[in-house]
Amino acid sequence: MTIKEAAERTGISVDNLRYYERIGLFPEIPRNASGMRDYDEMSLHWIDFAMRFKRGGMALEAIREYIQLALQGEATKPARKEILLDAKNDLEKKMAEIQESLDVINYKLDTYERKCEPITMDMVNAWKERQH
Amino acid sequence: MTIKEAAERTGISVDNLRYYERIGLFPEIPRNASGMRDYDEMSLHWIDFAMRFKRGGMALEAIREYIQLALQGEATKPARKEILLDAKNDLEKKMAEIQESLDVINYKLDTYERKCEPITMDMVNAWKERQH
DNA sequence: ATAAACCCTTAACTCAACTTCAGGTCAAGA
DNA sequence: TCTTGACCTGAAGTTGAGTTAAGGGTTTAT
Repeated sequence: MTIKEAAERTGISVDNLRYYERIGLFPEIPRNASGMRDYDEMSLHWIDFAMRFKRGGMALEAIREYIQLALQGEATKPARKEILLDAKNDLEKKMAEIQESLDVINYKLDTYERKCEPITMDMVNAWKERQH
Repeated sequence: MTIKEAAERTGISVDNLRYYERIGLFPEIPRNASGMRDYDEMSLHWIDFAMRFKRGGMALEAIREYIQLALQGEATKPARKEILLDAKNDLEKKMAEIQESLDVINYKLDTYERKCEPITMDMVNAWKERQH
């Protein structure tokens, strides 16, 4: 499969596929006789795997580290588990933060319906006043 | 309250407080006679408000826009509501993605317990082989 | 056999969000 | 009064994550 087809299947741009590979976000893709990338299902599997973490907001460096460890085999399992536990922690924290933001937004949208400001204009005016 | 105290209370660095103010993420902070920032409760309120959105992953530019609109009063309500609805949408999408990542992580952690690899070593070896 | 459409690499550029720096002002204690 | 430490501004530098450009091979349809 050409890089263009892989781009279509994954929804990642051709340039980004090359970029991610270069920084080690997934293993080097097989090449054909004339040096062009030839993606197979295994390639797509790795890409999907890495992208799942990326979409969760994990830093590319952490993903790279995990993948490189996975390629080194069994011995790196404890290290990988560590990375996953850290990631889980981050994601749970992020989840809670997003929920908090959503709560604020919903509260505000609700008060908009009621035609009264969550930060009331008199608060704003008081503040403007103070700035004289 | 000095900028240092404000930094301690908000958990934002002194430099970042100045930076955020400069880009309009919250209104200009009151100054004392000799031109130094003098934070009050209202200042902290705005900071907290902006940071809630930031933690949810909203772009600083969007937060800036919202705050500037809020300072312009009633007439900007529809525009602000629009921003909030967009933000809500983003956050809900992000929430779903994070949940997906968490599912994958939990699955992997679970298979680690069972001492079997989610991406099995024979898969990896097959791939390495192919790279000859 | 040549143009069009792909592919390759290396390196430079961009953008958001910080962070550091240089060069100065101000305030409180010894 | 002199020093030390916190504050100020404006500008330059850094980092992470791409994106674009330059210069060159390859494949395919005409």
